[in-house]
Amino acid sequence: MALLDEQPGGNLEMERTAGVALWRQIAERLRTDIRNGTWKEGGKLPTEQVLSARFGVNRHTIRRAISELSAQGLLSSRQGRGTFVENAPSPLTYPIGPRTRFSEIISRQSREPGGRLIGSGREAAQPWLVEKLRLSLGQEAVHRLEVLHVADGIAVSLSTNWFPAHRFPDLVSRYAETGSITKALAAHGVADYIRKKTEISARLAEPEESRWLQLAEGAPVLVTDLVNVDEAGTPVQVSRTRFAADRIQLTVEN
Amino acid sequence: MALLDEQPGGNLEMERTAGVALWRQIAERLRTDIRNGTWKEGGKLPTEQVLSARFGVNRHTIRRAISELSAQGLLSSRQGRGTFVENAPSPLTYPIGPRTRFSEIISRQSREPGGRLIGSGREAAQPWLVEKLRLSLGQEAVHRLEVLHVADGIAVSLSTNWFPAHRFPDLVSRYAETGSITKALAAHGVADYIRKKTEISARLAEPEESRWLQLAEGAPVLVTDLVNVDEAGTPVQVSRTRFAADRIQLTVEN
DNA sequence: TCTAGTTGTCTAGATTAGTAGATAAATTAG
DNA sequence: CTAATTTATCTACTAATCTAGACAACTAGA
Repeated sequence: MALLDEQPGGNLEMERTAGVALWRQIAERLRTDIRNGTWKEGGKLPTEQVLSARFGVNRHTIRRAISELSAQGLLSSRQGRGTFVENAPSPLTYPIGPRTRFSEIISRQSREPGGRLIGSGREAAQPWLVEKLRLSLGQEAVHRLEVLHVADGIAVSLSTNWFPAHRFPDLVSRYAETGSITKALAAHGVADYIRKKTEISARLAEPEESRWLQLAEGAPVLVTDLVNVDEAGTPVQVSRTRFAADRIQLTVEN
Repeated sequence: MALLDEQPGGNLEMERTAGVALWRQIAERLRTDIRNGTWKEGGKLPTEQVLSARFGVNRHTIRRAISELSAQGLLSSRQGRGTFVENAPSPLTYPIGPRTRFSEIISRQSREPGGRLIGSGREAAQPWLVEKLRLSLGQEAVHRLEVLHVADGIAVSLSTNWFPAHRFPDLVSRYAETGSITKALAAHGVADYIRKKTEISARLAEPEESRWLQLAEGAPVLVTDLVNVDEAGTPVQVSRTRFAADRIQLTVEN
């Protein structure tokens, strides 16, 4: 058996009774094929009959997968002609480096960046947060800031940010005024900060994340956990960001 | 509405008719909770009744999710007592840097690394590969090497590697002899190489990937695309690696 | 214009997923 | 020992998913 057969004539077996509907498995597969440029923009997909034979499923199942991607604007079908790749928007690339700033990155790719404060609060830090922010005893209060990032009006990521409350007492209102974490930190005397460490993982989107990011349930998200430190090396911010995996790609330059 | 409510008493809404079965959504949710240490190792999960109320589903649906995780050894239930977190193996961390070498990374974490050649071939490079490997006209042939990486006997990643065939004519046999890409390249005169750029994305595992990595269908994979270059800066290898997202975490140090 | 090929729509039935409720079996606390 | 709690099984039913087949509507090319 050929491994990972990508030939047009290859037969693909689907997993059944695995808790993921066949039409969704096929939709996700077609989505990555489109992103990888298997069919060029404006190009024609194989016919429903051919696809159903290739995936070993009924034609209706293929149609449901196609309808899912059509609803998302990636495909469009026309009776008698075929199904075509609509406008595959080039995926955003998000470089991970010491000076990663969302708005700069998006602007550099000729997109219009935006951030929306969707939640905030003051809370007691969980043990893992105490450790990461190096909070001392009696100063375990943190501000939490939930921000939705958009590029050209499309949601790309949802981030939860924590800051030591004793050092940044007015952080939430400063962010609300300026719309920028960098500026909110500057207002508290942090002239500059750098990203120290980033942990990257992936999992399925939770329902609330799906809602904000306008993802299909069961779609994967890329999760980054990072710590920002000031010039003295003291942690000023811990951030957990969930990216819509089908709309963004992280890059690391060495 | 509270965003991303993580309180034990919080009500969680599940998405229905989204192509992902409720029991799988719940299983994935519990899996990440376990990994995040929501219940400590050996600790007791809430009862099935409580969980079914919290997720808003029938108790049988919860049982199916638990049975899935039990089958994977993460949970174990005992009649009359409850359901307990079994042995949550600490996720491997995989640092991404200029000198990333699989076996070194695994060894440093006190695990036994291994690689298995599961497929190879000589083929014509796709356009994107021609560009990445900077192949010149008439030299578009590449060797493809499929390797399964394991740590302590557990599959962690599946990588597809491409090499310019004209420069590394015996690469496949050299790899088969030595079991090391580094050594196979050295045999062709490449004393050292560094990782130039890494692209990171995530998607659902395809059936064949699920088989090799022993993942549940619909489980997410982390995908890294990288280019290795020799000391002169010439690309010597392009590699696409799929990591089991529930077993590994990538890290970037700045 | 005619025909082959393609997508759109409909009906019917089989399989899987989820709900609802009852009862058994094991464990723990008192 | 007894009662309350918790997981294990079972039956019955509803909803979602997948299959099978037929035919209509539209397109492109001979």
